[in-house]
Amino acid sequence: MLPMIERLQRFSQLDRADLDALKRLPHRIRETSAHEEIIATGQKLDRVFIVESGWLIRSRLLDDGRRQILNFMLPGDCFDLQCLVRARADHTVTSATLARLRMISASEFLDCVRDNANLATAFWWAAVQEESILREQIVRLGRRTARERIAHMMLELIRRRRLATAGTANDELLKLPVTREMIADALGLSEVHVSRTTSFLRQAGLLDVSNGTAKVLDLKGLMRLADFDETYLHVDEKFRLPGREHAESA
Amino acid sequence: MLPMIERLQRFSQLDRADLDALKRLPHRIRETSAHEEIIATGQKLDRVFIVESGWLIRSRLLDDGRRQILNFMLPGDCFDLQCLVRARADHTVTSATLARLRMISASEFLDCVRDNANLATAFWWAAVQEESILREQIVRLGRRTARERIAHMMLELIRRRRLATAGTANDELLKLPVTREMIADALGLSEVHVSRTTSFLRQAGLLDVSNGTAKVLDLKGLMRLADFDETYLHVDEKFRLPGREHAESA
DNA sequence: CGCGGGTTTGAATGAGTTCAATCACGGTGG
DNA sequence: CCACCGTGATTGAACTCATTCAAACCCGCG
Repeated sequence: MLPMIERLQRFSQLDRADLDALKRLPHRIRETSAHEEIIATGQKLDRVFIVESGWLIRSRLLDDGRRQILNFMLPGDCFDLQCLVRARADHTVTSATLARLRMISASEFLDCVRDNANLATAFWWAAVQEESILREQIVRLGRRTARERIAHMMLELIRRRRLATAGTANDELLKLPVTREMIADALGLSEVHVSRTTSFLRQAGLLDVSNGTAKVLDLKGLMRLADFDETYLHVDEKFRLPGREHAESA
Repeated sequence: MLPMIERLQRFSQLDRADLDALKRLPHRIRETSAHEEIIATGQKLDRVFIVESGWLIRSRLLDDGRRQILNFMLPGDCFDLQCLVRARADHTVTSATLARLRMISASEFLDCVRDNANLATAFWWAAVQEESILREQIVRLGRRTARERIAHMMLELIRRRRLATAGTANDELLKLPVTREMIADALGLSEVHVSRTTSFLRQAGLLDVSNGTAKVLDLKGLMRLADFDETYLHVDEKFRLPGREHAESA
């Protein structure tokens, strides 16, 4: 629960009562081992998940075995707000590591945010950010080279982690509990080429991805290579619901 | 307005009163010519847009001129519900053609859906579908070949149009008011390769993209090539808000 | 008739894939 | 303590899909 609260608080004004309401929400905890299926394609969604620890991956499988990882879900992330209209899952969610998940029933979650505008705003923000991350993933895949993709994704992951850890984490070093194959499936590359590209980045003195970690060697250089611009993460924005007054301009 | 209503009604139970509430919402109409910028990067979002006619594109521009089109917005689509938390745009929206847009202020829109669960559900559904389309775009870019990408996107566009036209449109023929360059920027390809690939598809007797239209020559073959599975469009689902009863299974 | 936007074609190049072999590392069992 | 195994990472060589650059083409329009 803590990483989620950390994250939400950074963007919305949540007071003691809001946090209590959130913590008191009836829920169940699920502890998974690595590589467990959490949500299967076609399944009807009826609960919200909050990642308390561990990494999850959201992916789509093509019939001939090709796989595309849509995004990684880190501690503090929540999904799927789609359950609020009882949609069916069109993709799979799997644990990448041991993970601890908090599950809240859709109806109880809905009742809660209906009564609490601050929480509603906070979760809406989380959804806005998640969608934004998907869009950036599109840009990465469509218009960036392998080097840029890897550099860009690592910077995103580091930045996202910071949001959920109150800035206590070391921004130079990211625990990266995923195989080359997962990186490849996330970035639309082959395992082999991920290997070649990471070793290029290491030799270039920019980034060292090895032993389950990513170590930033040259932040400026890496950001330049990746053309990294974090505005899509909406980190500097304070969200609020619109007031009654009208918009300022056409 | 009509395409939007057509689309919403297909997925949610909207009665006369709901439709009236929607139609009566204060709004302004904007008529654009082709290639106008509707929303600029960094702009604060304070209104919901509904496409009444014409096509729009949502895109991100990299600093060296590369462009990625995130998706196409067709008549009946609505965006950006992100305005409900006053987020800033992290991308650009441009008209691809003459277009007619209905704009509703965020606060009035919010008041309306707060009071009307049916409309709230309907728009939530639209958001779920839009996000799903983004995810499919990720799969296309990450794990499909050029041929598959083009075939897949055309099938999606045809299917989406059907949702907004009460099935009166001809599913074999799609008006495609976009240049090769836009197709290329949407699919992460070069203009040249789009040209080569469409001419391959034409010679293969599958799909004829020319003169601003896409004509399906062999639907089955095209769907096989594209590995097209429309469940991600959620067309067969009836959405509703969750009741108070609990979920059926763990 | 010539101009311009968009499209197509050709040839050379390049980024990334594929397949297969090798390596590194951490068990596990003898 | 070491041989054996399995998983994941790396390397090399051949290949392929897509890009780049440049030229030609098409067609509607002034």
